[in-house]
Amino acid sequence: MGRGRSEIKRIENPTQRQSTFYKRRDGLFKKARELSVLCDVDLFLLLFSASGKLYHYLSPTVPSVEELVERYEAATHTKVWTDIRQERRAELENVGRMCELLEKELRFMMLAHEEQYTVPSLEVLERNLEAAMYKVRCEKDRKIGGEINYLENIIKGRQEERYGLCDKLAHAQTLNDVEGGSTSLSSGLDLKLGFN
Amino acid sequence: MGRGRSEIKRIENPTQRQSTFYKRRDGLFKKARELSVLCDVDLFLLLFSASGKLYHYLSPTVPSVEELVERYEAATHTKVWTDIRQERRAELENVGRMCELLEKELRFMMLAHEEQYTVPSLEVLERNLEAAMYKVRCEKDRKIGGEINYLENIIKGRQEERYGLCDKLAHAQTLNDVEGGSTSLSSGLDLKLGFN
DNA sequence: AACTATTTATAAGA
DNA sequence: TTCTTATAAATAGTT
Repeated sequence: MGRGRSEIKRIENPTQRQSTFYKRRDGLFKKARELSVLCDVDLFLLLFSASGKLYHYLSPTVPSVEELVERYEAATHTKVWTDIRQERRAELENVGRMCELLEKELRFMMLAHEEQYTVPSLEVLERNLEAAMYKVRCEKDRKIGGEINYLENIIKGRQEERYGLCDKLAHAQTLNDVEGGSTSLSSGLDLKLGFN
Repeated sequence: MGRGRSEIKRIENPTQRQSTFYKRRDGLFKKARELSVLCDVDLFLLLFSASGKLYHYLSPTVPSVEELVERYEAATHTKVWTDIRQERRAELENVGRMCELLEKELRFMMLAHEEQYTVPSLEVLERNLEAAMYKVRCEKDRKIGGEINYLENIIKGRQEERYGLCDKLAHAQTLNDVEGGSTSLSSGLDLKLGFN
């Protein structure tokens, strides 16, 4: 619409881009609102301008963003998140159950065998406890490992994004006849996560 | 647009509503795509038709819905995804609590029966178990308290760095001026996470 | 799904 | 930013 243009590619002129952003942003939100009202649609529109400013719209029929995003989760990558979560919960329950068993065993030994406690039985107990400890530690490490992997993935994503932006910047500066020298962007992201 | 009508209210005729839905849905997604390309915008459009069918769009510059929703969370201080990190922390605390319970039980038992067993063997047992507990607790605390916070801070840093780069890029493209040594991009990001 | 008559959105200019 | 206006796009009603 408007006079001329029809090609959809990044607008290079920042002033023009900003102006277009205002107009089209308003247009988009208006359309979103209209669609949700006219056709009984639940929608969530989330938008960050290039400068990082947030704009969003949630159709009035939806009580919360959470609820809609949950539906999105359910409709898309449920199987990743939910299952992992459930799996973890199950494992944790196992550990808990084991702890309880041990505790019971301890009580039993104390009450029933008070008089004839022998060193060998204590050794059995010790082994049991060590096994429990080992399991607990494994579980813990696994979870911490998962947590750290999760964060590492986010970092990796950011890293790539950052390289992309650096390239863009370098390109823009090169075109402007600037030779900035090799900015040492190669920050080595080496995580040495030793667990012991 | 179109012949007549301009009032925005729910279309009661189902056939007409469905037809309008198709057309406007396509229009909305087109607009969203165009805006994200033209103006360098990160956006996520999530839509459920009245019949529950999902339609969504994520601008190509965004690596994942999660990342964008995280930014939304940060900007609005609302929680959309269940916070996996907190969930995990809580779980770990549970495990820790169980360990402590066991430890107490052991201590009690040992004190109660101290005289009936050879002191050396009990001492060995106690030392072993305590050492294990100590290790578990230290490791847990250090990892949860230290490393995860550290990684989270790095992520935050990346985010800010990214915005900085966006600004620089915009600036470089706006003013075709030559700026000499803006080599401040080489933020030394060395993560040395040694756990020993 | 297609086809237009119209209404809307918006690019360019002020 | 904000407004105006010429024009491109979207789409309501229809086939």
